[in-house]
Amino acid sequence: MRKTKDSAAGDSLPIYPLVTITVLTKRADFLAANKGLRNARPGFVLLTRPNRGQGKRFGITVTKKVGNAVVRNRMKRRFRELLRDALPEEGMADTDHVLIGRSGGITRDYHRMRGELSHALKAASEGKGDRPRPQRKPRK
RNA sequence: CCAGGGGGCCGGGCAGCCGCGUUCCUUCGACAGGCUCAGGAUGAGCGGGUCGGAGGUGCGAGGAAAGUCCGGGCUCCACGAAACAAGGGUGGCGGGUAACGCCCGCCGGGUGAGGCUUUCGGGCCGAAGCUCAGGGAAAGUGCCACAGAGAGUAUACCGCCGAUGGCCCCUAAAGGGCACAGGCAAGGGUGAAAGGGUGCGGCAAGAGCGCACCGGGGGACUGGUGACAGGACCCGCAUGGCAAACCCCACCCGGAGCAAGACCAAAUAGGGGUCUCGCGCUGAAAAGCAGGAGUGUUUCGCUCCGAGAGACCCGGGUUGGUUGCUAGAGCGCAGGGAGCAAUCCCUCGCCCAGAUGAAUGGCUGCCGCCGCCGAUAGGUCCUUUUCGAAGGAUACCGUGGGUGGACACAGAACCCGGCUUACAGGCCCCCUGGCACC
RNA sequence: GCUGCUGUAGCUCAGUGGUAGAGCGCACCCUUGGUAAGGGUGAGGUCGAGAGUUCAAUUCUCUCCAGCAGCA
Repeated sequence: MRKTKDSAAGDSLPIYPLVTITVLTKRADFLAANKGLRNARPGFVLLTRPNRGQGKRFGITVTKKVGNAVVRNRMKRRFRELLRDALPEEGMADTDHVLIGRSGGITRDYHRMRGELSHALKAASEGKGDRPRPQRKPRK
């Protein structure tokens, strides 16, 4: 209830440009993004999926397989920095962008990954990319 | 200076651009209240609240934040008292502490450079340091496989002897033989372990059988708060190991954990609780008796239940938010005091993360650390010397330059005290031994 | 974050202070014209790692390392 009021207030302020990029926090959103387009690059995998008017959103996933907490946190920070730089210009409106960390994402040169992210976003906006993965078997 | 050992501390620094979380301040906007004034709707002013934007300001991961192995705070649950049992834990003594399985000091054992002694097999003493889950094995039970004759009431395979008794030979006597009865436990052998050790005497052979030394047991007494140490005197020696096997002794422990707990919103299903009426037998009633349940058990007690109806409240499944949430057994290479020390007391100063798909990052420059190269001020060495210096060598010291490389282990999640484990590199202190100099 | 549990042959599991086993699987042989089934023989183990207690540890104790499950 309060939230709707807040968003209405934000709409009534045309002074500030509304490029609000929100963060995915729900597990269900991440699972849904799994059904979108996949664009794999050496340091990361980009998932993109339209979200029916939820705005420009992003999320980051780094699994325990990649390393310990220090490595995972550093990778998430670098990804956030990449997305902060790329999404306002190159991101697609009303789309969830999910980056999945791979082992190269910690040592790969930042500028090189920035270029790769641009290419991946361009490919995704043109509808290119791998088919979604088949449903995972419920291991564990 | 070198080698070995122990302890403590730090764990990159500075700067630029762009970003993140949060405290406070200023300002802007939205929302819903409040108060005052005027009033017909309504308007004006004041002050704070929530949310959002902008600007400024302060702060912003660790020594292990890790493992979750101990001990507490805090919160909820349980709780009538005492005794007891069960389960778990700790284990030399004294001190420190909120407490501990932690820390300090001391005691005892082990190791130990080395020293003393020797019958050359060995025995004894023992610095610094390191190390020890270090109560009890004549309270009891149990176990000690295999091997071995024998493994805890010791035993006798090979072996030794056969003095005494027996048999045989030779006999005047002395003597000799057999290994039958029997004696022995020195030597061999088995084993992790064989029921004190060495030597001399002794003996048929042997044996603490006797003696000397060493070891061991008991121990008046002395010292010490105590663990314990010393020890007159007595005992030939009489009882191995395992308690991280059961157990005994002394001491300690209620359970769960911030996903504890509290509140708000949303959501909905027929489980639980409270109150009223009613309620086994005797009795008019009060009460008594019987049954069942609960409080770990017992005792003394206490409480509740019965049979349904009505009313009210909460739970179950489903998710979001707020709070708990950070000023505390706090920190200080500040000063003073007590103590060998751990630590404690007084004064002064300081504020040092509060995130929640989880805040410290991205890019860059300089410096710092290590190696290599050239041989440039200065040092050092050699040669020449007109004693001003010149030339050469060197990379050990220092300065400057170029180039390459390394920068670890690791991320708070309620908070503290420890332990354990991981860790590139660097700094400081102490102890022991050796070498040099005074 | 908190709390439990489990690590033994390729797989699933026993086991106990003294030589480590079973089933399936694997290899070879027999049987068959050939295969399956059946029978026989055999290989394969740092008992998760490291310390400690003990004469002796897979077992007992401690510390690490993996993996799994539960808790709003």
